[in-house]
Amino acid sequence: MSGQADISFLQHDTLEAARALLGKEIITEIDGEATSGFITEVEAYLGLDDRAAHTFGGRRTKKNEKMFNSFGHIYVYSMHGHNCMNFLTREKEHPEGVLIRGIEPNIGKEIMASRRSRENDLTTGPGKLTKALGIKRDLHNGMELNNGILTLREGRTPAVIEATKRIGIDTKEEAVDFPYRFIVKGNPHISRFKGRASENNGWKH
DNA sequence: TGCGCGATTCCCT
DNA sequence: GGGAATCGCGCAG
Repeated sequence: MSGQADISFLQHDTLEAARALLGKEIITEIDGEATSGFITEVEAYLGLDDRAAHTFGGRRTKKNEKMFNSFGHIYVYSMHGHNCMNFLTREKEHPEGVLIRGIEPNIGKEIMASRRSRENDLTTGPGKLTKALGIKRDLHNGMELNNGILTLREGRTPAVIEATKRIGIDTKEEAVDFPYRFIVKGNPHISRFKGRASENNGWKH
């Protein structure tokens, strides 16, 4: 096992941070059970000027309160009964972050399958992967990365990164077309995957 | 206090 | 590809 990743890259540009997160390994240790996966799909949300972001225009409520924190913290919100997880970037006055939308399971697949009550499609969506990893809003919203519960490690390197429109924000006017979703091209562990997996699932080596 | 919705998921056709 | 399930929370009243 290698050590924790240096997460200072989250302090700077959010779009760059989103790309840099692809391939990193997220590890949770919850109830004494370790689970992990390599990040395959993310979306950047650029705060005050991004109509699709929960913090657009400086909007601040009980729901998004934990977005107003510095880089390296996590923001977990719930919708439709599912939990979704963001890694915060930059400093408090820029409430921006990266939504984790897909991971490729690595450690503890049987635990993830048990939490998900299914054998396949364990982590191919933002609500699925939090459930597989054991992340819950009431327990983990506002936590810091690398504090013992949620750890980020250097993982794998994408061969090709593809940028697309974000998913599920069709009512957000001009923001609909912003290319702020990034995926490991050819990796099947992403939401709405179509076609055939690439050689080595799109990773180098 | 209540109504309506969403950065979703699942199952069906 | 479409529709139902589902629930915390924002906002109107």
